[in-house]
Amino acid sequence: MVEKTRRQAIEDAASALFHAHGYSGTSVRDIARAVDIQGASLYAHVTSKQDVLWSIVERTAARFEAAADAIEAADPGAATFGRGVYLIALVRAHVGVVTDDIERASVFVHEWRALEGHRREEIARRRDAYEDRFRTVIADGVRAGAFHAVDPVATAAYVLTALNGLVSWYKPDGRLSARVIADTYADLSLRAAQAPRMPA
Amino acid sequence: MVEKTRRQAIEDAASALFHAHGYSGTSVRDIARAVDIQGASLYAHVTSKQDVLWSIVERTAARFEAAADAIEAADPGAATFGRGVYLIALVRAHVGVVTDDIERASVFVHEWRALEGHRREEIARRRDAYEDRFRTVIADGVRAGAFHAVDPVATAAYVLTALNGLVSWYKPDGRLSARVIADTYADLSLRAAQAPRMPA
DNA sequence: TGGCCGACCTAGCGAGCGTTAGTTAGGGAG
DNA sequence: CTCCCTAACTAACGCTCGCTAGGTCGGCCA
Repeated sequence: MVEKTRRQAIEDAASALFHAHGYSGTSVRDIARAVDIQGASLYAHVTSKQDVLWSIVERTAARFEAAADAIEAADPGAATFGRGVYLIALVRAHVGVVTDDIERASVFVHEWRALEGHRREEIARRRDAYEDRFRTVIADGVRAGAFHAVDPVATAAYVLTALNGLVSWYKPDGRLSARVIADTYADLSLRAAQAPRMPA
Repeated sequence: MVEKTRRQAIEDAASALFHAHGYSGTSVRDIARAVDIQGASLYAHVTSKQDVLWSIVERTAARFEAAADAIEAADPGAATFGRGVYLIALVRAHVGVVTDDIERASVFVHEWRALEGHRREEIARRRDAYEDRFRTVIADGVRAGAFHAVDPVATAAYVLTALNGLVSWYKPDGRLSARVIADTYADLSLRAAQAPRMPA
């Protein structure tokens, strides 16, 4: 299956363009040019520009959710047992999804606001639920004494925005591999949350 | 001086709109409507839409730079002496500029890419120089043994993107005050960078 | 009092926007 | 061979874009 459907090629091109210029900075003719057809011909494959954005954002949201779900599936005890382990797994999962396809991840992170109506609300809700996984593991860790007693909401926001910040600097062929970044980011996130081993 | 020049009102309105909808998602007529004049009348106060963006971005860049400069000015020893202290000061300065005017900070963080030509290049250069302050203090701390020996470039990116992430969730009248956030973020950043006091 | 000037207006330019309509070329199935 | 489907095309619609031109009006200064 080296074949790629036209629809897939269009979403690939749109992801790259939305990543580079934003949703409203990209015209349907720009997307069409990237796949070498006329602007109007796009509509044989796609029902609207909004629809292309929705496809990209929704599928990427699902990938983030699936990656996080897989952690609990792999080790049902981790969520309630070792908070450090669970937080590390969440961070690695998130970094993995981002580095696996930055363009789509970038569109998910920055362009979901361009969605209209109930679709925007749905993504807002799902983003909040996803962020809540971070808030919960941190709050649990604080309660158990494993994590430093800072505000779990602020801590989760700090960590998650740091991870999302990857979309603005990660380059697949850069000096730092996805693997190294995952290691480093997991380390930094855990250290930020963790209680000191010895009181100062 | 309760008076506000029309030009200032226009930049305020543009900042709010660029923050909410992005540069290319905002029309000059949108900006004009926000200050209750006709779209064309804007051009009595402004030479172009690009120019408004430039004013906002440039002035905000200068505020970030000035806040960081003020640290060294206040305590010339800090930069080379206590790395932890200096990193904390950098973080607090950055958070202060962001919380002081999120709308402009948000435009600076996200919309500078919409600048064209040499202005875009200038901001790219100045952003890199600013980020280098973080890289340097972290690298110095690692060399001195005060900080954990993770990659200083990745660590600086992690911390700085976390701080910039504030623009996507901070609300001036929210539960967490600017003061509390500055405390928390300084704490998290230092902890992320610092060497453990006792080997595990 | 007269002239100027800044702030605003209406009108409109040329370009580009997202999208629709109608058409055509080519290939597979009956 | 014919029929029809798919994937393109060209043309164009109505609208908005950033921006310019030219005019009106009121307040300040000589």
